[in-house]
Amino acid sequence: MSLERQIERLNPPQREAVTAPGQTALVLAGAGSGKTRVLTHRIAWLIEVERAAPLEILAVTFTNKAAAEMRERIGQLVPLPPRGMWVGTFHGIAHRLLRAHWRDAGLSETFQILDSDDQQRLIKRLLKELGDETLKPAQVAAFINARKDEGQRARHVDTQGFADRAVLAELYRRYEAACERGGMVDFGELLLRSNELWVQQPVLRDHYRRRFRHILVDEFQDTNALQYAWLRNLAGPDTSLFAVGDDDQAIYGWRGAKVENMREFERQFPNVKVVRLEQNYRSTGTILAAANALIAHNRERLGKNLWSDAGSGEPIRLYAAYNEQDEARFVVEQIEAWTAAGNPRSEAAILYRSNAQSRAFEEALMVRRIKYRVYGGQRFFDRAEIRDALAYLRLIANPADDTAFERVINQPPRGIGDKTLDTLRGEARASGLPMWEVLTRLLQGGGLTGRTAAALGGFAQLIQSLRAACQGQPLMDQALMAIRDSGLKEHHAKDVDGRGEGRVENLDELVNAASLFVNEEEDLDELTAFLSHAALEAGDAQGEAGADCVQLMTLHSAKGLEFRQVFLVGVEEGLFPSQRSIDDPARLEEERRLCYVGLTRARERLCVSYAESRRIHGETRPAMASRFIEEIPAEHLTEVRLRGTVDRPMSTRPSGGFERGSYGHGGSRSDWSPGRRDGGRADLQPPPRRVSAWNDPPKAPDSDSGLWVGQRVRHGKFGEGVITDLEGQGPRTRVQVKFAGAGSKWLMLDMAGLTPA
DNA sequence: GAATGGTGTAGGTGA
DNA sequence: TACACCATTC
Repeated sequence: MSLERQIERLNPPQREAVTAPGQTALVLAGAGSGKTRVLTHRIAWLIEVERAAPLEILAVTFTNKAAAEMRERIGQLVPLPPRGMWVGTFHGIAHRLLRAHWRDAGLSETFQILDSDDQQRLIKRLLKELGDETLKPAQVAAFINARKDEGQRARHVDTQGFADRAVLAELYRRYEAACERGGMVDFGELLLRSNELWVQQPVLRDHYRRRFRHILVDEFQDTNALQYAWLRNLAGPDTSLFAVGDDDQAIYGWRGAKVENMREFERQFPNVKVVRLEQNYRSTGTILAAANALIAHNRERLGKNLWSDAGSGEPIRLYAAYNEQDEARFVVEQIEAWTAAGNPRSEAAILYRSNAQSRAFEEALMVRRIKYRVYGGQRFFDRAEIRDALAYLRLIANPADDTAFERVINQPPRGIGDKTLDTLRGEARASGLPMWEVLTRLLQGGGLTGRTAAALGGFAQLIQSLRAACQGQPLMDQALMAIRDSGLKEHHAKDVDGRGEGRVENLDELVNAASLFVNEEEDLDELTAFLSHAALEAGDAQGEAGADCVQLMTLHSAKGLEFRQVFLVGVEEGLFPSQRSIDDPARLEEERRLCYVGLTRARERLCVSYAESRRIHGETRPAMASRFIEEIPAEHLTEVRLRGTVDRPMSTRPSGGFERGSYGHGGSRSDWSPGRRDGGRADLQPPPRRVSAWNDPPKAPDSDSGLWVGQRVRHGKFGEGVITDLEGQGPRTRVQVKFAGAGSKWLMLDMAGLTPA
């Protein structure tokens, strides 16, 4: 279809935004109002109608996922792949700039990206050096990151009047120095440094100003002060800036995002064209009405009201659960009914406030053998063994990388302990040299005693020969050699804690990922490009085949997604809104926006639930329905009672609160819980996403043993568990059992003496 | 120097 | 509950 026809199919405000002439536009795009559609059509329109060259266009998003989706959808709109266009995340684009202009930015050519884990390790070392015992690395990291998000360096930190600020500022200074010395750049630094590039190198800035005549920004409400400054510096008087966002969906204030940027934008750029997209194409009228009513309780809004010409649909169901197990049981029963009616599992989503809540649902789904997928949590490149392997590669690429050096010098254990390391650190600090350099000098100087000298010599030898062997080799071979020669693989293959097997598989998967890696940055050597890729895209790659799974995720990660049926669970005071937000009006409003995001994810069916008693950190506590439930008009809600009781519209309830009956509940089962999500092995296939151990179709009961997958069993030594796999026949039958406290084990059925629990 | 047991603590998330 | 961290023992 021609672009003209495509544009005709847009609604009037969408069309107005897409074809807006002039310099700047701000699109207030409500949930489900076709935000990405507008962005991608705008780009196509710039290319085809305004005759913009693709290389004049820069489109910025926050997540890799959003960037990938945008690329894909642009590809569907324009006939030729738009070469030279920059579409990426703020960090990805800043990284690209710094690689291209490393010298101007004052970096070394081989600089490496320091992720948050590396960052905390480094800070921990600095705290030790400083002898501080009160601050936690995470606190310090948060401080440093917050300063960088505001565009401040250590020398800018105002220490007046704050006693602990002086310490924090000193740590920031030392942190800066350590990063400088090791050629390391953290996430905030990518942006900060590229912004300084604009300020300090006007010639360079003007070059990019001339080049990027069109800048488009997605999720503008989530920009922080630094990102906003970066944009303002890059946008010259002739740049057209097209920002899309929704202040009602601003949920990252705690991370430095400033919704105010949306209001500022109107003031700071002259003649901003403001377009409101208020027609919702996603949800039923009832769901929208509920969401509108909820968000109307916020005072700080630009103002916008979603409407839809779809029918009102069914009422929102409200379930008051006895406890979190009952809540999970209820949700899983609803999902069973949903799938039994022929609907796909993947169109049902369970959304919660915090990751810990996934557990009860995972257990209930596992028992009923329903396939599910948990988003979030640890990703591929975040796993310890993967990070170890990458650290070897980093050390090969950049000998000055002290963070990598510290990570692998004794991993796998090779007899180099804290004392030896302290010596190396001390020397490094005194001389200002990287630890690798200190090590080689120390070895040459011969001032080391027997055992330590041997261990250190062995390590130095290993890195040197790896560096030589990797020279000019394909990436896959480099990864292979690093994993093999370092002894990492062998180390994990010993499998001391039952999780070694999975780690070896992960390492193999890393080799696989290396073999599949395509280096798209032509000016970058393959290894550096791969390491940057690993840091910037922690493994949530696109392309996962997508088995039909129930979707479990936090409300934060649900932003931008939609599902036909949504379960918004754990809607309780103290949990949602979270305890730590209740006393602060601004934070409470952010929680409410998060709830708004949750409600507006649902297309057809929405179910809200809370528990009257919940176990948190091993302690059972009473709970109350969230104020957010009361803020949804009663006429949109129907309270669902337990099986055998009659559903009653909420409008007939006595005004005021909700009835809190202690109606019986499905007998609360034993307190058994399976190991956390990492226990299984079926979740390790492709790096991108983790899939539960239940992705295989459930196996039929084993006729010989009378045991089946999913059965709860008891073992004399390991306690209670659930069978996750069966293999073999008769006396040779082996069963895999996931124990509550002992991880997952394969057992010979004959020997194990399992009894049904 | 490495392995093991006891204690304290706990948000959401992206790059 | 579950994990990280520290202290203790081998």
